[in-house]
Amino acid sequence: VTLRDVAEQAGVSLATASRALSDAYGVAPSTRSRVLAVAEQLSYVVSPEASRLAGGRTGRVALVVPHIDRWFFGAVVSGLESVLHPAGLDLLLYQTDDLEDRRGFFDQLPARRKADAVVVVGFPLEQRERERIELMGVHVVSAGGQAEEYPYVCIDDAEAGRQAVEHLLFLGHRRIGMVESVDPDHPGWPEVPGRSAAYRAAVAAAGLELDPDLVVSLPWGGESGAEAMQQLLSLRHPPTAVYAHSDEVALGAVRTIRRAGLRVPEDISVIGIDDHPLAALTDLTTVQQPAHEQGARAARIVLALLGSQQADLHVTLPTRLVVRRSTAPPRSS
Amino acid sequence: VTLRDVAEQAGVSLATASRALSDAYGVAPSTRSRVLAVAEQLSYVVSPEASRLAGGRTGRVALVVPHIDRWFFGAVVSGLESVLHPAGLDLLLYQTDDLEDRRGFFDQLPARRKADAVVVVGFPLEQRERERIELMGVHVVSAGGQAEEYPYVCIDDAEAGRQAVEHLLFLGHRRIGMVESVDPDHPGWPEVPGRSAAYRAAVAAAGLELDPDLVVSLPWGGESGAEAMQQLLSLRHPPTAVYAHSDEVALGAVRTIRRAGLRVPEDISVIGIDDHPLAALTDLTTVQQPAHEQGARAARIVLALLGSQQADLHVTLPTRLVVRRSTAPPRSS
DNA sequence: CTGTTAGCGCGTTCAT
DNA sequence: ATGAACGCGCTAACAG
Repeated sequence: VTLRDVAEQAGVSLATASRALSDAYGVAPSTRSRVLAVAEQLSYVVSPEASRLAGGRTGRVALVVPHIDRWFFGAVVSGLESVLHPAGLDLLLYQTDDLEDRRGFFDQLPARRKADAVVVVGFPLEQRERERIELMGVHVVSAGGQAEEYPYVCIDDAEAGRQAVEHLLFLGHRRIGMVESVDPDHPGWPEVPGRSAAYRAAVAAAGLELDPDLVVSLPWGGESGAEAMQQLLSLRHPPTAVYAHSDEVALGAVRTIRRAGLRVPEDISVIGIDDHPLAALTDLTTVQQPAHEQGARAARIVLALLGSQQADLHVTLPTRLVVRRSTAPPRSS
Repeated sequence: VTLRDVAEQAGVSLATASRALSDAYGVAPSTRSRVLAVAEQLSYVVSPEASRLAGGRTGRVALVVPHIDRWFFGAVVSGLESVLHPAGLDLLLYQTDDLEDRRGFFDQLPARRKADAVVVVGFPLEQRERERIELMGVHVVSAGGQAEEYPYVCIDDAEAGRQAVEHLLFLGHRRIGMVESVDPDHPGWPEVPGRSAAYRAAVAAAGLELDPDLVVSLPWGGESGAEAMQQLLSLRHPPTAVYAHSDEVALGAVRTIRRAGLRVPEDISVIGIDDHPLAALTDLTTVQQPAHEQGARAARIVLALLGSQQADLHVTLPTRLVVRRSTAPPRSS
């Protein structure tokens, strides 16, 4: 049952039927309702393929995500889906685990001609990648990561880091360690410098000296957190508190501390960033960031762009300290 | 950049270019490789709309996922992506949080033929949904959940449950509690009966009596686990060990135990199912299930179906007990 | 307001 | 083995 059937049944031309159904401007109310009735009765639905072939838009938006199985990315994608789907748009998912996948994506541009916009989730684009993606000639939006050149929705990583470290300072800690997450596959990942700089700034502002031994840099991940904590613990003067760039890293640190026979927070305090769902379950103090909402807001930007409407193209969402039971004042030893 | 461009650049006709790209029968190897080279160089990709309209495939497979932001689903999707993408297929992502979303999906998608196959991740299809989908003749595959009527990849939930409970039994526990996860939006979720039945069977097989007070049923989630543990703790004879249907629920239970001033595993043992990445970080004993691989295997079934090749249509992957530090023999009080 | 006419990009018969 | 031509179902100019 095609548009033609509807047109014939309603005794009008294809064009008129089309206009009536897409409620375009310029159709007599009487004809329109007639067409609609027939369409309804024949339970007609437009063929999206044909419609898009003729009309131009695909009705899809491509998502480029590093690791769909990590909480943060999953939550952002969920947020995107929750507003894009109701808006009638379909999501195309592309995962770029490592540098190779990523290169593949930007070289091949598999999403080419398949989407009206692409949302990059959680990582910044390199110069070369920007040039490539520009080739697609579609809107680009960044969700969960700054991107300067494109509309974005993110948090202020420096502020988040500040909230974390100042909480530790406020509790009275003077020797604060940091587990810094670096990612070989994503050099220049923007949150890292922000979160690290915040540490240095806060410590300096408190009039403390920066001890380089207190900073351990390792790839992102829980096991890295555990390993980093090992190093910190073996120092002559171990820290009394540790600031990790994310909750999963923080939980790795907690495991090491406990295995060493020490207690959290009595012996050592630990704080992370994210407010991962499991942070609440493990009583981890952290700085909450709205992952789902970053996705939802980014989706709204996409909608605005596609509808050529107004919208804030640069959104920074607030973060918030969530105090639980992994932080406490240092032992007044 | 269309097929026409490729054809011209390669000095062949549209028809030949088309045939070469879809590796149809009857193209000189030399011409074919030439066309392929040009296509590669121009990073050409077919327009799915035009292709489908002209009678071909859509080149897409739809994923229906309840909660993309939960570890298990994210991991399965990741597995799917890792084999579908290299095969040149695009993924359409649909999240169906509640029953309503789900209904909407099954009414819409089949009618619009946006995909050549649909993979249902982690839940069983209702009769009505099956009829809808059947109607439109798309392949259906179930990943991470049994589905009898369709090809599937899953684990044996009863076996996983057995491994968990028997571990507790083996350690010497005689009063074992169970936190059973039910989902109002997904009645008949198959893993629940399997995991629950395993508990009853194992306990009975050990010659112990089933105390209904030891079983608490609540919706899935960490907070539920915490609440359930509360109830268990308030019993006159609290259990010495607890079996949860998933790691997140188990971690909720652990929190409650610790907040009550008790220790894990000295006072109470806790075991979950999944081997969530954070289980390793929290030293939680669990039964590991291969989430990523379930997705990958399901994807391979999809490929076989689309290429009308042979393949195992019913795959059950093994689970494995992972002993960590949340379980120990009961106190010989 | 409505009907006619072109394509949109590609798969698929036919011929050659 | 390859090329020419037609049509998939619809939208977007144009006329009228």
